[in-house]
Amino acid sequence: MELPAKYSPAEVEDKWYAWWLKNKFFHSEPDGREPYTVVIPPPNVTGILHMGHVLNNTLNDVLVRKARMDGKNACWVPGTDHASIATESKVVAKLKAEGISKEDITREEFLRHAWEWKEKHGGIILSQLRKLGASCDWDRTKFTMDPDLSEAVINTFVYFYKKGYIYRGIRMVNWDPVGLTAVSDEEVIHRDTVSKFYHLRYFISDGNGNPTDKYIIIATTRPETIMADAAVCINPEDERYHWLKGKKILIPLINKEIPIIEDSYVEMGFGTGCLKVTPAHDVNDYEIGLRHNLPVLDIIDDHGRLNEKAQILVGEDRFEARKKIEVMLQEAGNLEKVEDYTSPVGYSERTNAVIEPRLSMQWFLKMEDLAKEALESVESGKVKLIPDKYRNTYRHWMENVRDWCISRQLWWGQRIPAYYLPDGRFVVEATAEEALKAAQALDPKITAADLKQDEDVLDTWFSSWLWPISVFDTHKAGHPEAQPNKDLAYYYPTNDLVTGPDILFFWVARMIMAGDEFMHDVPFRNVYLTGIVRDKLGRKMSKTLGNSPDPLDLIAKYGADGVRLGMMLCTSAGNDILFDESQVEQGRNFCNKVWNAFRLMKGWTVDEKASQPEAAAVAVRWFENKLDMTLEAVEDHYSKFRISDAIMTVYKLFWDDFCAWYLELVKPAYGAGIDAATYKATERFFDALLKMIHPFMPFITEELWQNLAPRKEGETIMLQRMPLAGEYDRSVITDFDMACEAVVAVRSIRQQKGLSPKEALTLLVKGAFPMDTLPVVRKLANISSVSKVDSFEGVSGVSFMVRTVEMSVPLEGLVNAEEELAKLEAALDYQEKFLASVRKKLSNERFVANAPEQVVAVERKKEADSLSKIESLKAAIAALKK
RNA sequence: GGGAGCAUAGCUCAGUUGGUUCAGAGCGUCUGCCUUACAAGCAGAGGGUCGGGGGUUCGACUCCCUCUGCUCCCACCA
Repeated sequence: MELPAKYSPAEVEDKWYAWWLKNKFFHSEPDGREPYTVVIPPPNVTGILHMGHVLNNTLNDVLVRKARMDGKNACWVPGTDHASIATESKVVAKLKAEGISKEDITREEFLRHAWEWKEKHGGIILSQLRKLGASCDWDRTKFTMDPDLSEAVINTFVYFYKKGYIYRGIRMVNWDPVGLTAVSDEEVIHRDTVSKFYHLRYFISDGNGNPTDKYIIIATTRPETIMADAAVCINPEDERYHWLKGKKILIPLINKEIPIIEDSYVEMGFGTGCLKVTPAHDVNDYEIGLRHNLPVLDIIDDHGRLNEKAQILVGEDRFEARKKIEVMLQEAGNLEKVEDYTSPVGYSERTNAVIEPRLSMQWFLKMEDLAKEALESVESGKVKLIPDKYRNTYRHWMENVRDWCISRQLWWGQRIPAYYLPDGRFVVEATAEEALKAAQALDPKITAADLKQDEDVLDTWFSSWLWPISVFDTHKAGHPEAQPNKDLAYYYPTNDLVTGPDILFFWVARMIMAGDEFMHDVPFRNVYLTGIVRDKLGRKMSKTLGNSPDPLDLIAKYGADGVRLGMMLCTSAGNDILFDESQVEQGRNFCNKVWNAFRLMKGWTVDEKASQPEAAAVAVRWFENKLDMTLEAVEDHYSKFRISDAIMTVYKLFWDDFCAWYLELVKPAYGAGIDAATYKATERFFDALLKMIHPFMPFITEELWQNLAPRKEGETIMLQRMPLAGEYDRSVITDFDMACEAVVAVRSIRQQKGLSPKEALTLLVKGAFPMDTLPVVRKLANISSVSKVDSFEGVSGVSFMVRTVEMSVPLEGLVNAEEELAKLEAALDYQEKFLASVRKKLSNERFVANAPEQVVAVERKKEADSLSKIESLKAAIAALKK
């Protein structure tokens, strides 16, 4: 195989991905092995891959590939989410661009357009995931609106309805006037918003609907809703307003008479202490209205415009109306003053429209019992959140959860299976046929034509909460008593879920609820919550800022392996990651390093007659131990989901230990062959290293592994077992480290003295140096001879210490005695101070009495080492002074 | 308003029940090298009073209090 000096990922990556697919390596079927299951957080069906997906799916893929190499039956189920609001608004926009208005076409026509759109754009994001190397079982690809998954959603609705958990009613909901639908509490984002605080004069009525000259001042942020006022409310404790009792107040501009009511809800210290009560357009006011039996007058329509009930400004948008009514109030003498005011305003998560609290008929799911169980699942540790800090947030939400508004006034989604009889009664059944039967039980004369199905669809999350169940078994959701099918029985519960904390409640919590309800078990064991990918300035990546790189461009430029590694190097659970292209560059550079190490090794020719050089023997023995030690550390990182630590540990093992030390030590002289024993060992190490790197960089490792040795047809690194950590001898590693320190010291001396690496030097050793590692020093520091000495007296050289061993490089004529002396004296000074601090500790009786033995022993060792160093330094100084 | 979290090297972050010569890593920086795997590289070096203050302890980056600055989540004060 021809190997260029630079690795080019493009063809390699496409080649191996296609080959993996062809061989169905990602495909999983239940068998006797332990399963390892992951379901993808389904991206929006019309979505495009962004950096957040890269982070999430790379993490997922690392976990899946690792599990697969641990011998588990790994199954990663991919799929997409129909994302009702997001998709519907995209389709509406597309139709609008074509001159078609949603209002002018039928539901069926609209859905035809929507499906067309889905077919056209639906596969994009999944194909992008393939470029990233995601090892999903594509044969299992699901879509939340697949017919059978939709059926599961409907069955679930029917199940909860019959259980009494689903009810229909007129409630104050969060209305999105742009999306034209209700949204759940979780889909409302509150943001502090600068607005105005209008102080309005409401005049007292003379009893006949005419204003007197007395008035009170009411502060409001929404003057455009005054026409819907049903009362003015004061706190019963508020003495300032006792004179108002029994009086009537006139609404400005329309002179409508409304009563004064008292309710302790009103804060006396806030605003003017008078509250206008507008039950139709404010959640709190609605509650007050209920308590006081106030009429509800809804003056705002679906689009957020004033309707005819407002009497004035009819047809105006609510914000336009606000501006205009300010002028009208001013002219009418009702405007006392206007102040700037900052208050939290609710925005729609999807459309960013200001949410209009609005009364409407909606379907709700009771959450109390579901939340209780779901809380327990996390509190008991059956589901672990990583990082753990999210437990608090989770608990708080679960303890304060409100009923879930599950109906949406949209067409794209699962239509609510409620069927209305002409008299207004309704039945809930999974199919029209069953509904007809049920309806006929109520009224035998009913025909199919009489029944009208509810127009609304279900919240998207009402389908995605079934995901870990319904991707395997579409019957079980909605039928807790049913036997799970073979797949569900085998794969459920899934193992790990990787997702963002922003959907902890939308999705994660609700999946736990559905799992409890239908499986009597949690849907996953561990939830790894990623952070948000930001740019290097800490800003959220967004289209408008243009700070979000296209992952596919990055892959084209650096290779998928490079992109993956760049992401993994800087991710830690729960922390946002500040993404910078230089990290991907680092990933690419690592690929190149691996590539070149391979080139080096492949360039060697084995000399069967050659015996193993000492340095190589030391290196092999050391690396064997180092490898085992590192495997143990990496395994520990994986077990704690410290993915970036795991890859960094492997990265350093490869780059620093394997390349910088090991390969340099075993590298044969130019033109010479390598002995067979060393070559075999090197191959073995390379094999292990490739396997360790594979979960992070699947492509290049497959490419090199295939070329490392002859492979049988269909053999892949993907399915090799990850090497297991064996026993290792720590002293081998520390001895080698000392040799390395000596090498670094000599190299440093060369640098300081301007000596070429080619110029051989000699080395004097005084003290207990692990002599069997000396070949390392000789080879890598270019030392021609090493002598053990008892003293450096009479030697003109540069000395240094490795731990407690003193060493010197004789350098006749190059040594500045004064400099040397100063260096030694500084070292002595430091050492003496260090000794003093150690002795201070040791002479402290309370320390000796209270500290654990081990800690005291360490201090004694420090003392002894320090004494020995001081002795050496003093001797060296004395020798130098002679 | 309630809750959670963060502050350690120029940057991004580790530091796992308070105690290994513990103040670390990666990147960046500086110096010297095109050394026959790799300049996407090699070798070497510098860099932090662990946000400020106080306390507990024989001992604090680690525990407690407080101040400052930032972030996030939740929330119906018009």
